Amino acid sequence: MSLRHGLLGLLAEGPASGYDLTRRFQETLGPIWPAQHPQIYAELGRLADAGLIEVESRGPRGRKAYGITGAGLDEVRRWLTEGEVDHTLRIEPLLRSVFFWLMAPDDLDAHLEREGRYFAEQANLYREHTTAKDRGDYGDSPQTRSIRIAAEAGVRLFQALADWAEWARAMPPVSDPDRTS
Amino acid sequence: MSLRHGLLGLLAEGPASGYDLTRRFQETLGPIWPAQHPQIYAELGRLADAGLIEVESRGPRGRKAYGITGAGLDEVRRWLTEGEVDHTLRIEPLLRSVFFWLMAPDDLDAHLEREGRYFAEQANLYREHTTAKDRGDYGDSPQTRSIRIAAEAGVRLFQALADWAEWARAMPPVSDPDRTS
DNA sequence: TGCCGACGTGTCAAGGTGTACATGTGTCTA
DNA sequence: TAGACACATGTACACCTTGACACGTCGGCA
Repeated sequence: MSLRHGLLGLLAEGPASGYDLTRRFQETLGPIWPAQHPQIYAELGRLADAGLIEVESRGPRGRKAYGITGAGLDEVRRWLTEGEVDHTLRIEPLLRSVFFWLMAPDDLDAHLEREGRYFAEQANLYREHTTAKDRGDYGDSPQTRSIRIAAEAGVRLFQALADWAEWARAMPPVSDPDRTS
Repeated sequence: MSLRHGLLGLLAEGPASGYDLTRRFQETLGPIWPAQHPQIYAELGRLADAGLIEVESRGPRGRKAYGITGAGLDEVRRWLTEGEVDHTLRIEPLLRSVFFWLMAPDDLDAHLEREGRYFAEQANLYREHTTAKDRGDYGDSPQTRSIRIAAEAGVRLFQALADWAEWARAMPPVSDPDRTS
């Protein structure tokens, strides 16, 4: 389960509330690992029970601040270096591609055009991140390099998908008897 | 839920048993969408209740042959053309990259080296598929083009990840005070 | 003051997913 | 013919994920 370690990783940057974590999880990790707040609150409870995090204070609006413990830090680090990596590429558009042969040629072309455009947009979005000053949030913090690397992955993967969609559109039917229409 | 449509898509190629579907799901769809047999048998039951597939016969070893119905075919096609695409890139290695800053430089380098090698291997594996005669299974069937397109995605994505890992290894620490050691 | 709306935390039910276990069938071979 | 083994289907349970609902807090404004 990656949610547990994702939360620990975010908390390694500093204390945060469940609400903060939900927003940050959705903003920065959302495109990679979706998580809604019920799941996050539940997991925070379990992490606290396990002693990996602790409630540091109860702020202004009933707001709880969670902080990572020494054991928690050890656990993220252990996961990062020793934890087995799940190499599954869970990408729905890829799953669909296996069944493209079921689509009418025109529908498929329209689909690939739409998808290609979306992927290209996303690639550009992450490209901006890599050149941006909006890294100013972190300045020269240790995270800067990680963020740069993660953004680079976004650029490369989305660009690869955009190119793929274009390539697929251009690829001629292997042997299509309907060509004569 | 993609499992439902994945099964319908596979059954659109022709009748198959739960066992067949499990093997085919794991072999061809496994790297994209993992599914174990209990999940598949359960889903087949639900699909049959919904009238999207039907039990065609009971063969040699208690073997059931499921076949797709007209309604089932309609449903896959509807999903492919109208169904909303989930663009989440659920890729664990990417999630990890956000937390690379928590790793010791040497551990990170070793990790990226290992990952890069794995990704490159996978890319080559799919590359073989794209040039291969082992498409002989399908010959000139309508699926040939889909399979080619899906394999191409495998090549491009894994190559992008391999390049990314190499790039990340080469990327210098942004500003690392420990450099003087 | 009274109400609205954003902030913030939580529960619950339903459904998806994964692991372990249980059962039966046919083939091959010692 | 007994046992081992691959084939084939299924159940049970735990856990993850999602969507809907509920409730308390604070600030602003009519």
